[in-house]
Amino acid sequence: MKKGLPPTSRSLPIALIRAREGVMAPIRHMLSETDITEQQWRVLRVLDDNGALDTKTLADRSSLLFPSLTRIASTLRDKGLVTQTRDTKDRRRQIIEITALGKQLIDENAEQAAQIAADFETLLGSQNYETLLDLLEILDPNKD
Amino acid sequence: MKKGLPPTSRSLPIALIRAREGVMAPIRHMLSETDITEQQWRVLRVLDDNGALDTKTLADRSSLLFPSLTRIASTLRDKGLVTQTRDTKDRRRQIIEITALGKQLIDENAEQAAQIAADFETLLGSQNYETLLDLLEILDPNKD
DNA sequence: CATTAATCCTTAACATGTTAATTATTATCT
DNA sequence: AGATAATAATTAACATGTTAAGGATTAATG
Repeated sequence: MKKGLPPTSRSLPIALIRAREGVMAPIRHMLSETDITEQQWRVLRVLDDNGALDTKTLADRSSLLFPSLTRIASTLRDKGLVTQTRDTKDRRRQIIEITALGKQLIDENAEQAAQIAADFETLLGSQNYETLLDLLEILDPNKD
Repeated sequence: MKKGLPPTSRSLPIALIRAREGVMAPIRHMLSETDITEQQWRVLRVLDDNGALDTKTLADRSSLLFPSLTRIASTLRDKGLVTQTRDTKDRRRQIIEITALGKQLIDENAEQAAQIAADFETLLGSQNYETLLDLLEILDPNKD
């Protein structure tokens, strides 16, 4: 008998991965019609919500590590969906902003994305949906 | 006003990612003492739980895609932690089994892993912990 | 029995995750 | 001011995620 390890079927990390698979499946299906990935979509969403952001804040709110964000930002810039500008007062810093083209891409998919989110709320029930978000937030290491 | 998209702070996919970050942090810390990654640990855990498995079942229970498993299995084989054998009746199939060395690695870390899991149960409370696993399972596309 | 279809697995190609090292710029300290 | 430390971002290196294509083996079909 092993030393108290839960069976993998009741393992929290594995349960989180599997749930994420289920949640992302329809979103990936939606994005397959576009030219961007799931992470690129997330960055655009955050920029659309918050306006221009410095890289650190953007990485934080997008839940991306810096190296990933560096690559994703340059990809999005090449696609004309964001702009990158240097902070004039501190030239180490960079400001990233969504373009009109980027906003257009969000708008074209916002309705379907909202529907997908609504479907999951229906699947779980509103009460459970809120409970789930609350419990997940407890596990979030970066909650402010 | 956008068309009903939730703020990213209440987005289910993002909440799942962030929760996973929080859960994996101590596990990654534990594994940094070893020579294996988080996914390699997961595969060994599943093999230790279930004994020898065919690749399809292993991929399923480890929540890994086939191409990832192909690479991970060969890495683990090179490290002497698993063996790969062809099914004699159907030579397309492959059976993967954990070695004594692999079991030893699990045993050396089982106590700490169990402690990490227990800590999260304490953090959430037993009731919430079970609720969370139940809710996550609803989102799992591969539940049997 | 030959052809086709289906299955299992691998490989390829590219994007991202992750940790560590590196560069560029700014702040600090003597 | 000059050396040093701290910060922001990039690059490097390797593992994994993801989709598509390819190879080997077996099953199904005419």
